[in-house]
Amino acid sequence: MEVLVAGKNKKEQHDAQAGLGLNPAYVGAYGAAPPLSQIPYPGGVKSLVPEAPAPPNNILFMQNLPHETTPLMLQMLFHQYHVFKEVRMVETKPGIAFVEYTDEMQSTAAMQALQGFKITQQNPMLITYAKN
DNA sequence: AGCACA
Repeated sequence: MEVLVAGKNKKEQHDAQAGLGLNPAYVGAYGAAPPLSQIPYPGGVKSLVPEAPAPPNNILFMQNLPHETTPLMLQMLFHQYHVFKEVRMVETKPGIAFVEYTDEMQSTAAMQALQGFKITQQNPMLITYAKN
């Protein structure tokens, strides 16, 4: 019985070492092994694209606004690029607001036009698509 | 950082 158990354990240990043994290719190439967390595992089965925080939408979500920003200011700002349907501010969370356009083509154009616009020197506004 | 209206 001891023999069988010992043999099995030994086999598993050997397999584990063989798996780690694939990495020395990195060591040879870079001179140091990168953390395992940074190595994309072979196959790359996960198809997650990091560049796509929110799906394109006709509604824009803006943050990093100065707390003194009024809907009228946003209205005038965005109106010069496209006619929008509505602007809404979130009072419970100061510094964020929504601007709703008629379609996502216009919202995209306005977003890029006003991306990083400084309402004040300290507050370049950050615009993304709204979640919903 | 934080996502509200209808």
